Amino acid sequence: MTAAQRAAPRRERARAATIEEIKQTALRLMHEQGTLSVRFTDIARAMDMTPPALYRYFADRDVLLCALITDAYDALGEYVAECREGAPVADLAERWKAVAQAYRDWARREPEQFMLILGMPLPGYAAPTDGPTTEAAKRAMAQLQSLFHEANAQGALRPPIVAEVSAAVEECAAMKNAESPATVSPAHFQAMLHAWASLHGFVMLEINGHFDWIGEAARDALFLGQVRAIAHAAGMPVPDA
Amino acid sequence: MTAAQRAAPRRERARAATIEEIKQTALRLMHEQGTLSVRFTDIARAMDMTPPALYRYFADRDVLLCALITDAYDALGEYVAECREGAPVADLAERWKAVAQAYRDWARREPEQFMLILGMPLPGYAAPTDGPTTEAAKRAMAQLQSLFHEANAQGALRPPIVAEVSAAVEECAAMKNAESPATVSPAHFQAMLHAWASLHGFVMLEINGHFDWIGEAARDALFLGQVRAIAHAAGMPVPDA
DNA sequence: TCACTGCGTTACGCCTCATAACAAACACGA
DNA sequence: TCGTGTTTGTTATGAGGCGTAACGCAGTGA
Repeated sequence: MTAAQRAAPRRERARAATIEEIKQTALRLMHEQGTLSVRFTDIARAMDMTPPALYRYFADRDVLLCALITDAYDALGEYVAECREGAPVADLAERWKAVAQAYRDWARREPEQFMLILGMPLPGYAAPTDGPTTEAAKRAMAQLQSLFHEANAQGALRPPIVAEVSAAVEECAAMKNAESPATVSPAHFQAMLHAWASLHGFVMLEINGHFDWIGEAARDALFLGQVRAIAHAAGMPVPDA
Repeated sequence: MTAAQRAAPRRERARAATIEEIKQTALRLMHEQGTLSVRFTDIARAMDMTPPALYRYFADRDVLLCALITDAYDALGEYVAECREGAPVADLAERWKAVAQAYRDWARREPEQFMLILGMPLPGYAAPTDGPTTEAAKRAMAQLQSLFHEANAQGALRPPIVAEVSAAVEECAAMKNAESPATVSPAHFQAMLHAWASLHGFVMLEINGHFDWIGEAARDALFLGQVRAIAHAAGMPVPDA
């Protein structure tokens, strides 16, 4: 054991704090500039440092982005889970609504982070097998999956509107069920993916400005309608209008 | 009238050809590199030219991107319209399926162009009022809207699953109906937006790699299921499984 | 033949990413 | 208290992209 290794405690804390400050600054700049391409130079300037200093903490920009992605999907997952728990266990319609609204609200509050994890994959990225990118998908889905599992356990799950399931999807559902305790029927697995896609599409269109012509109030109403339509189609209890 | 103005014909054709070649090269490079950030230098190299030469045709990279965006939404709109016309007028279920599949297929074939128009807005862009970005939304929607209009004219339109329409959405629908000959009821206007969002979400998740774990065959089946579920929810005739 | 216009080139300045070499601050043991 | 090695920050430097400026060259029409 070297002296350095034993020396650690204070320095490690300082280092962790700096790393955190860098990430926060990067997020702030992304937010302010409304873009995902943050300049190392700008981050350094904002922190009263020189650009090369940042390389002590992140090997290059991609590593920093990777860290931001990891953080972002954790944050999204946590927020959605938190909001889901905020609604009573018995009221599944409310739980679904809470999940959907959490997804939307988080995306609207942190559009850059949302795009970071669910937008276009970065050029040199996504190399690590089962990297954070696919993890993001899994976590987002896990939230939904447990919702369907709960509903089924409570006997509140109707069959989805589209009940036919192809062999390929069935196989896929089996694979997915094998790696999670919250098992669901193939038909509801399919419905779950439909639900996620529909929810995601609304949020994507909205945060990317394609619903800007719709006006705030109408958009909110439209979203609630979408949430209800999804619940209908998926066989979940439908939230009130 | 100057000499140059009269001289035009041949030179103008050459110029147009070069502009076209630049755009095609840019698209090809984007496609090859899987990214939206094309380097002027690379385009020039691929065309056996020097970078500054491109500035004779595009003031800067943003102008080029702007042109690409305009082209892309035209291409998407045309392809979707073409596929819609490919299905018989009477068979509205097939028409809807054709539109949805065209949207998906085009996005899969040209993911970069798709992200260009429907992905994250570019930093310095979207300035021109009613610029191509919002135009893209309008055109995509126009395709759907005429579909609903046709269905209604044929008496094949059921009420959507979610029939309640807020005053705000109703107002929005009225506004939209005023600027298009293909009028639809407020409830179906709402359903149409839900349909678009759902379709869009699936496509976005897919082309951004979040469905990579699903396997080709299952993804196709899943998509068909989604298309059917959307038709169900929107009150449109439902395609066969 | 001769101006004129448009196109493409080279030369340049500025900025960013990233590395290298160096200096200061620090922790710890003797 | 001092010396050693580590960590962290700096300045200096190189590679490469964007965009401008100034120049050469070809085609056009009088």
